Amino acid sequence: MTEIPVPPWRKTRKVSAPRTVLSRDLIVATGLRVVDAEGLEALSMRRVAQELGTGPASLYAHVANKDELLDLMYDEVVGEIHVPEPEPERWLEQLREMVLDAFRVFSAHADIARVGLAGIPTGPNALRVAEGQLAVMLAGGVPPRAAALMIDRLGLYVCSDAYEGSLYVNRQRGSGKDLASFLGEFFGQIAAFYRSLPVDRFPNIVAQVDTLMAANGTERFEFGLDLLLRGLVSHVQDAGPTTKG
Amino acid sequence: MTEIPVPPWRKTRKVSAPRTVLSRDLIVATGLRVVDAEGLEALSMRRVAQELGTGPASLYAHVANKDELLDLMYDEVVGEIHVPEPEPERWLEQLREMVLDAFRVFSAHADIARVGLAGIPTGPNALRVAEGQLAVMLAGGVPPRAAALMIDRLGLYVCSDAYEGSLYVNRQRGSGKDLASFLGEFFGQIAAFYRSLPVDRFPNIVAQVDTLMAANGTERFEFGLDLLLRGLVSHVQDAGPTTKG
DNA sequence: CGCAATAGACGAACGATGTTCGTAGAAAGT
DNA sequence: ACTTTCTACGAACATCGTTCGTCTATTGCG
Repeated sequence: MTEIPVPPWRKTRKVSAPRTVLSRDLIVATGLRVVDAEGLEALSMRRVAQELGTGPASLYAHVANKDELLDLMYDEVVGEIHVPEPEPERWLEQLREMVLDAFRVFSAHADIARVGLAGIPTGPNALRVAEGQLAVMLAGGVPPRAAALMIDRLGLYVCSDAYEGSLYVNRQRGSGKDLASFLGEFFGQIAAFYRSLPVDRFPNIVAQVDTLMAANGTERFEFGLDLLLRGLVSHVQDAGPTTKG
Repeated sequence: MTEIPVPPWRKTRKVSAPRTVLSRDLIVATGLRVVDAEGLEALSMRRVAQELGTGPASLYAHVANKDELLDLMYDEVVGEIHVPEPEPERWLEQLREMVLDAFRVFSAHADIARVGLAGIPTGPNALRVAEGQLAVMLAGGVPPRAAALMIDRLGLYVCSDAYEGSLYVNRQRGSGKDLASFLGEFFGQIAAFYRSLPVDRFPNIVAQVDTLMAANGTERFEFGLDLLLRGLVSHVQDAGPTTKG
């Protein structure tokens, strides 16, 4: 049987471009690159596929859907959070350092924190962080029930504040200004709005405008964190004083 | 000039149905009805329009875009939060009651709380609540800076927890089960997952599974709220003891 | 080495979304 | 009575997540 030659108009699909080698990790890394550069709103399956030089359907061989991709990206980011070896006498400082590190990591990766708000953490890195926080608190003598609840509250606090902070970054993006001057202008408008309110109905807001607008993002975060930690310390004291001065 | 009769196939658009009377308030109320019944994901401009018996374009005469509609809906819900007259000697209880009432209101209205996470509150009702909280705290002797920061933190806390809680309601919706048995089954699966983790890497999580899963939504919220309030009280004491015992 | 089975890549398409445009008709001002 | 302004609305556009069917490159097997 003589071989039938391929008709010239029926070429092989693409002879020059070699098959792209996709993988879960590559897709996750590409998604993170897009989010870091352009924010969560810019992340679409099509955008990731385009970044990899392919179509959106190709991604579904490695990732079930967009939500799974987001979960994977989230856990990848959580992997950057540092978890220390427990030192019982430094438990409060250690806990504070972990939370601040988590806040730093989330703030660095735009608005990935929103994903953490949307589900119970079951990824390997999320478990690692939870285990670390639990270990530090239990070693420090925090009652188990308080420690368990605290993990939950701290995670919620970090994610929600990081998410709120990312919203300002999103507004600044594409406004042409740098973050500092954008925030200055933005909060200036808010302050002017508050000042323009009717004094009879909102006397305290108008009187406290400068106080309300004084603190920046980090100060606000640390204020709330210290409230939570002071409260936690009082739980430790309730459970029975330790040998510490 | 004799009047040209209208050809029978070219009828007036709709002779029977009188012009629908749309309004901002009606659109907002309809949107809230949809969100309360089916969740935030079900809310689309088309869905609201359909509910009103018209097309999506009609809404844009009264509402700039979907975000503005969501803001209006959010402030409408915030309007249900009760704001008391300040009684200085009861300031802490009053603040606690306001926050719990806000949590109750947000929990009753599915996941509208997510909107509150996404922006600085400038609606009239949000201002009313903020003014009320500020008044109660300042009357109670809370230092202005702490009071100003506290408003911010409390709002973030209430919205983020209510939002997290709404996620469970969303998963339950359409699962056919009632909320109690759905949550029982869901958390049972999570607990089983935690229990199945390798003990050498996650000793504390495995050991504390029952503790981690013990508290329900309200207990978790009140635990975190009490942490924040205890911390705030310590700020009042720092600023100088008042005449209270 | 040659052939069949399988897994991955991909074009095209579906339904749904937010939003805009142009038009038609009612209401209001003069 | 005429003109102007406002609003309701059908149609359309671009974009989204996802699925289907197909085609190809690789791998396992004899």
